[in-house]
Amino acid sequence: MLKKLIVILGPTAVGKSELAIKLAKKFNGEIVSADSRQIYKGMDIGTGKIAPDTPNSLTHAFTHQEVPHYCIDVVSPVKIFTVIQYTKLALAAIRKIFKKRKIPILCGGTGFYIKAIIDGLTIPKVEPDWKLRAKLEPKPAEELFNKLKKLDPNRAKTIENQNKRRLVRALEIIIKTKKPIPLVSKKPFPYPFLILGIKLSEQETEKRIEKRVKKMVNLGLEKEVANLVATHGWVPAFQTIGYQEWKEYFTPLNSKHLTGFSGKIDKDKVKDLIALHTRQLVKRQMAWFKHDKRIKWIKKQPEAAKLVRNFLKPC
RNA sequence: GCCGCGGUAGCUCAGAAGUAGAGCACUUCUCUGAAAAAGAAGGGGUGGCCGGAGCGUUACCGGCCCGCGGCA
Repeated sequence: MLKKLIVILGPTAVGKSELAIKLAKKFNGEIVSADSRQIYKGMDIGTGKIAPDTPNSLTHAFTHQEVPHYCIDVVSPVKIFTVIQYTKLALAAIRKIFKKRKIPILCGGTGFYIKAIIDGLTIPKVEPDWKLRAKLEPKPAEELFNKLKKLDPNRAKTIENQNKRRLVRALEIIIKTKKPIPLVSKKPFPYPFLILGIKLSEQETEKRIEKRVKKMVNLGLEKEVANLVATHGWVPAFQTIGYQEWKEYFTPLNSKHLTGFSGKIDKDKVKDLIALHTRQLVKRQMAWFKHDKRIKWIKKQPEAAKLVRNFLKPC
């Protein structure tokens, strides 16, 4: 039995999911999502999530158009989800699909997650220590940077001295292990994989973004956000495009919850912001993918099918 | 028509008599337990137009044009 992995990546709003489903049906595959936002339960409209035929929280999988999907709807938005957790879930799903003698299709736009799977990043096993982070966070970046320079000079060289998020993580590792961060090492995915990237022209992307935003709002994004924030408050997971933009729109009841409309910005402004941020995201995603020479860029689905057929051919 | 306020970067606006800044946008880049996150670097302005005073002005004075508010 041949074990091969198909990867479909590309920026937001280019139609990755559709392609993945088509290929899954055609080549007997199952889909593993690689999307850092669709991980969260309840964040449906704003993340462009597909609708499940039948949810199944036990296996962390659901089916859509009868194709099983994994790594969607796995945690509550109050939780912070990390690459490591993702890697565990995704690899488990891939193993399971192999066992069923099917083809796993890794599909999403989160480059970091995809990289973690196919290049097998070996990330230092130091769990986030939120207490420690809360202690370090308020300090000025200079102080954190100088501290890191003393404790782990090599790591300090690789982090921009204003990037507190990374400085804090680096400090967390050195403080808890007392050892410098090991050099970058990888354990690549052990079976052959084909990476397909979907890329559209700028105008095409622009059109799709506008359509996407309009559709989301029509589907009731405002209500989704209002409900989520009413039950969870403005948790970090809502620092997501499609969600964060509503913060100004609503009047906060207290620091966490909202009650009504602020009148500061209107719905059109919110839509504009979502579209703008989506455009920026697309650029960032493309910047991430750009340098990976293994990606086979395609525009139309037939091209993909052809490439996949070739790839799956036993040699 | 009169009175007032304003016209400075793509947008919103600071500022000072000695040839200009900020935020956002834009371009490029980084990425090893928050990644739709968190950061870095960079480009860009005949300062509404015309004239005058002044060593010199986008900044002062006058006229004109345009926008906003008020009064008739």
